[in-house]
Amino acid sequence: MTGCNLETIRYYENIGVMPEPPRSSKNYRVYDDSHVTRLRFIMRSRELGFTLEEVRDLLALVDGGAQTCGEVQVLANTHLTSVRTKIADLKRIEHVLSSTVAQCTGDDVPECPVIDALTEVA
Amino acid sequence: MTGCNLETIRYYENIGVMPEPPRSSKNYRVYDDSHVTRLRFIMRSRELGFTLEEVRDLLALVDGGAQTCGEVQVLANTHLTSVRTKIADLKRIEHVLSSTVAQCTGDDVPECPVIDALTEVA
DNA sequence: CCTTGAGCCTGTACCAACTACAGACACTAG
DNA sequence: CTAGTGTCTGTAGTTGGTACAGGCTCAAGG
Repeated sequence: MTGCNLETIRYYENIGVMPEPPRSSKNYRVYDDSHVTRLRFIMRSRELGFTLEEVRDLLALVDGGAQTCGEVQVLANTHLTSVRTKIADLKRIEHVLSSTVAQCTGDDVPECPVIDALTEVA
Repeated sequence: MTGCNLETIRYYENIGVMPEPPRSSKNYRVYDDSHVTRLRFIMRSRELGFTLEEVRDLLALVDGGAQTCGEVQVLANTHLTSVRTKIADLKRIEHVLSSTVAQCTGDDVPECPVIDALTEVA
């Protein structure tokens, strides 16, 4: 249906981002469209890297029914900033790693620029 | 000395990437240069995003004293690939987020492109 | 000499965001 | 009727640490 692991949904119920659904006579969870919609919202948020705490904030706004574009924009911009920071961090790492690995001979010798870089006293 | 939290060093000892150092008469840990060197190696590896499991592998090679540039290069390249994958993932996220947020009016209105994107049925 | 504050010691619990069981019941196909 | 799969509950494990609690030790100041 949503491709979401059932145990993950249960987890979302536990932490309160998904409501507890009604149960069948045999105690099985019975979901309706509103659950599916909400779960998709959470999944899409997670795909975009929002933490569950941020998702909780977004949902609180939407649940209130009185969210404003301005409020949502603030949350999204905060998240966007953290994403950009992560990209910058990873790019630095990528640069160091790739330029170091490029100096490797790849041979059967103990001398290795990668080890040197990691051992570096500086 | 290394700027590393003492509790982190203890954690490294527990998981076996740092050796248990000798103790003083009062049971205090006594570190020497070899510990400092090893800790710096771990810290630099972590800064470059290697997991502790990967650090363990690197250290196993170095500890054997018989590491070859080729072996190290394989580990480094594997890690480099995962770094590049993460960058690509985050760039996609950054693109979606920034182009969506750019459509926000930021006003006191409930309509919001970010919410629309998260609710999207497609 | 005594106190006070800091440092270290051990062990355990906590964080995110799930995943992976164990043990019990339910349901479906052959 | 039985085998295999699904769900149910609750708990423990994952990664890379951080944050105590409760106890010792040590150095400085009065």
